[in-house]
Amino acid sequence: MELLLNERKIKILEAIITDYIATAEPIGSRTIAKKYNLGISPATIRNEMSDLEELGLIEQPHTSAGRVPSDKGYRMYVDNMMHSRDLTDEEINFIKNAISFNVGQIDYLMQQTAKALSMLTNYTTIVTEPTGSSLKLKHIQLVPIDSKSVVAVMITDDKAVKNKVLTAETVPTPDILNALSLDINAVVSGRTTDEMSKEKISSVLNKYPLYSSLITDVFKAVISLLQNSKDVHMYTSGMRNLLGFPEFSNAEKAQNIFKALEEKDLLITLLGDEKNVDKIQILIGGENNMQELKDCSIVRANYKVGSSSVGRIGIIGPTRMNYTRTVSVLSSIIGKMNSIMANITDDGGFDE
Amino acid sequence: MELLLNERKIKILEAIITDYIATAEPIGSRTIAKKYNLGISPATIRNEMSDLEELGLIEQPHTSAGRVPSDKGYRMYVDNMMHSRDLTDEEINFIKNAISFNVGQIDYLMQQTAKALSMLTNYTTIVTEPTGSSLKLKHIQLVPIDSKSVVAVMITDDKAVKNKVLTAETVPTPDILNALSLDINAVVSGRTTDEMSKEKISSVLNKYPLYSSLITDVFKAVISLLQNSKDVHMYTSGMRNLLGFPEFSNAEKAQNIFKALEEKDLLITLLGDEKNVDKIQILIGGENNMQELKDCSIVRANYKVGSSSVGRIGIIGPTRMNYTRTVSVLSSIIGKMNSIMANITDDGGFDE
DNA sequence: TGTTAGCACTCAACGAGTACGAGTGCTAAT
DNA sequence: ATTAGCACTCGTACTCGTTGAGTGCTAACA
Repeated sequence: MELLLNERKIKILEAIITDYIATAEPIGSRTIAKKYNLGISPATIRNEMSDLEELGLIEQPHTSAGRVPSDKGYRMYVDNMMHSRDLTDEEINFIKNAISFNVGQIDYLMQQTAKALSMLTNYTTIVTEPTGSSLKLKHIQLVPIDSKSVVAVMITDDKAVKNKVLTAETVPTPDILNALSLDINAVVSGRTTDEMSKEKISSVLNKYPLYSSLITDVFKAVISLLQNSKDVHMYTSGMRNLLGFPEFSNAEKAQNIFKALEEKDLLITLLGDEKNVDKIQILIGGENNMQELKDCSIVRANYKVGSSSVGRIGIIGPTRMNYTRTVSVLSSIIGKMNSIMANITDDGGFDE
Repeated sequence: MELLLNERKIKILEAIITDYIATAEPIGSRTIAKKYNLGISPATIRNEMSDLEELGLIEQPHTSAGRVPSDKGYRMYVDNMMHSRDLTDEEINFIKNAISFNVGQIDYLMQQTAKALSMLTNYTTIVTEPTGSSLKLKHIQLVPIDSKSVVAVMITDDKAVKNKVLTAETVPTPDILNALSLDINAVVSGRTTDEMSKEKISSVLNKYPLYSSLITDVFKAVISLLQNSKDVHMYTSGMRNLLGFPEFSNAEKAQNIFKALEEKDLLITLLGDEKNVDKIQILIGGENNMQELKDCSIVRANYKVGSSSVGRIGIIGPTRMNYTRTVSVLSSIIGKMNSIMANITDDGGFDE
């Protein structure tokens, strides 16, 4: 693809994209000649622009308007022309302060990450908890609530703490509940769902015939926690930022986007499910196949927890988003998260 | 106040408010005469409207436009002229289906309540967890996470389950942790913070001199959970609905409101702190003293949990909101919640 | 005395007409 | 190959008259 573009075309395309990202206004040949001194006249630029348009890299909203980058143009820019930029010390400190304290509370950490990202980029951000079929349970404890219900407190090996309230016809006494917790722990802790032995599960069920329905529910809760990415928690921040962009200032358009962003399933799809942790992915405009979000781009990446489970981070902005900066910020924050998560899982603790 | 208005003025004011709620357009004397057959001519209506304007109950956006209700006008309407309306069976069923299942998970219940309310009213809704200084702890259990941290699982007497991760220099063994949990339970469970004896707290601390810092943290967590309404969880829904109203279709205005609604402290203030459970309160326009929300009204109420702790529900819409319907829906949902909550706390369970 | 018809007046909204200017593509000169 | 020049396009902004919904006032009426 790049072979088709000579040095000059590249410079012109870059100028158009840079300018459009900054101003959201179509840009014409004269303006390019004035603002970016490429040493050529508007007429020459016009000829080149005509070629760029033929290649589908830029578009004209209407005759006698300037040119605007197309999705394909952004794609070219992102793939071949974007140069990364380091964050300032100030920004790095901002990130550190925002997400480095109180990391014991993993939900809080994620909320803070989402917030920091949206503040730094001025776009909308989504952060999900880690999931993955190789996620392991570290510890489970049943705690009585009342005569009809108990809560299963589950701690995964990335040290997220989860509750699931279970109802039972009769709830075991606290002592039995403790013993039961220990027996269940012996079966599930330190294992992925695949590694949990069916026989051991049955033997626990047989040991407590009175409470088999409760115990079944407990195992179900464990499996659903470890496997079911549908009810993964998500933390979003900075929705309102989108309202600040002229492309979404039309209330109806904005409403449609907001509606889409309220649908959890859609967001999960949007964040993707590739396990390749290290790469930042960019979806430009229509590349996400959601009609409502066709004027949005998504910059997304995974962060790593433990050996293999991953959480996802996504940044949603207008197609005309500042990719360079967004990628820099995201990559910096991913680095920070990975190191925090590595520290969290370092410690052996009490698992059997 | 009502004495100042004769029957006819009341009818006219009512017509203006009803119409404006429906159309968001200023309404003139001719239109009133045509649409609401009050048996009088536009000229007469004009005279009456002139009086209503003098009383500050309606306003003219500009000469030669129709009239629009003022905040004072809405206040008059809400206080004296609103007649309640029963929900349809369909709506009642909708509420029942939305919030009656899976009530074991109290956070889910609240999320569903917020969602149901925003769907029924088409406004933005906020629901907070119950708080109150007389909230009691039902049960607490410490669960090990790793060699440096434990999680305190706390169950309040409204059966909300809360986690707080605590770090410690050395974490007790599981056995000691269990014993410790029992001792702490003996001090805190079934009591408000005021009722917890300082001597008993000290005696627990003395019994486990090795873990005094951890235990201190546990008590701190308990007190903060029961008392600190600042970090109460809130569930909002239907933010985007506001974008549908012409008064907020201006993106900048909408952004300001969204910004305000992202501030938790402000929302807490907005929901108020009166303990009077039974009454639905209405704040019209500028009556909430927040500049950003001067074009919004808030309909709010408390729901009751157990004997005295309360949660709050608020509905935020344009000043031109449908008060009648909003009040009906809210009062119906409050009724439903109160009965659910009453059932939840009915059961004695395992507290000591 | 309260009600209403009539009338002059106001003013936002709308549409037609016009000027402007940013932008284009094409052609011919360099 | 580059560029100056030029005719052309078309959205934007502006003016200006028209329209119509609305008002307040006055005088007539029941």
